[in-house]
Amino acid sequence: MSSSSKKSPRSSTDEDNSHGLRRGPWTLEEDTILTKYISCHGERHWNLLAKRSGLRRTGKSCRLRWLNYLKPDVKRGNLTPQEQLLILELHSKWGNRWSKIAQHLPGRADNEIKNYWRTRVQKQARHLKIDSNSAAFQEMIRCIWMPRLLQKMQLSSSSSSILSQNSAINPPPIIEQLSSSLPEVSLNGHGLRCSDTSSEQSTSPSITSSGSMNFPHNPQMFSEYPSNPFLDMGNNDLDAFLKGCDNVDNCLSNDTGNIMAYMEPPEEFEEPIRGCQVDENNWTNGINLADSLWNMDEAWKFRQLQERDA
DNA sequence: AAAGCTGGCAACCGCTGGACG
DNA sequence: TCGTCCAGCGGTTGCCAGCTT
Repeated sequence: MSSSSKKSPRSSTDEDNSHGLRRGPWTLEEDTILTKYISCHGERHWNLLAKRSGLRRTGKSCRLRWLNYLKPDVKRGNLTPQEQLLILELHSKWGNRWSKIAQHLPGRADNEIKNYWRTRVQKQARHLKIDSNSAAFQEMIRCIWMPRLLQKMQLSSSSSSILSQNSAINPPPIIEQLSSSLPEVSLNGHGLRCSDTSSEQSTSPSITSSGSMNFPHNPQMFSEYPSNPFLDMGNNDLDAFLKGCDNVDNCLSNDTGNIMAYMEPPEEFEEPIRGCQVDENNWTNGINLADSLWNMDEAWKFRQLQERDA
């Protein structure tokens, strides 16, 4: 494995002359040396490793390169919806404890998770002009982003089931537990609903006969969250909220980069799930898939309601 | 086609806490 | 108890590819 094909994050001279240490991107040769050394001696005593291996790197640098890139079980590529959901949930519990969060995502390095949070999640917060650590943003994640990820998981699982009877995706237990803990979300003639009613006793998401998706709520897991603004809303408010929120294809960015509006508001909301059943290519429609899971129009409206209620 | 801008992410930096003499 | 060393963690940097103007 060679060093990153696009990186040269530090000064391209790569040489710390005062100590003869190299910096910057790793070369294929260095990677090979490090990998061989660790396969013989194990991954510990990083400073010793750095000296004895002949690598002109610090022990820290060796450790980081191994853990984030060279280790055999390191996963590359985009985070799956399941992984994103897990990150959102665990971050809401533990905050920026990246290594702790990473322990629950096998093959993912803390650095990768941290980068995901900073580049994807915090970006949305910036667009909304809201503090990513605020309770309001946490609630938006819980009521919009997480249900949407679950939707995506559900849809991809069901479509897989259709495509291949033997390949239905079964989410890991922790995801099933998480899905059962999210607020009930239903998509129907009134748009998206996110409520804390806990009458549903089933433990996994379901699609109702009317096409709504329900994510049964486990009040214990989210007891630390503030009350949901939807609880006290009338139907008219709900009507105004998130019309067509499930149709992420129609999002448009405005001049400031915010995704502001729908090109063509869905003409009918009675079959909202249908709007989600676009194929993978069409779903993205030029918008990063991960980002499209966060519909900025929804978020803006959600934000407005939060501010109104405040 | 070129310049400018932005996002993604690998790698570095500084700090903290545990182990050990 | 104190000092030193080291591993690990979270924050930050800065390059590059791709996108926009």
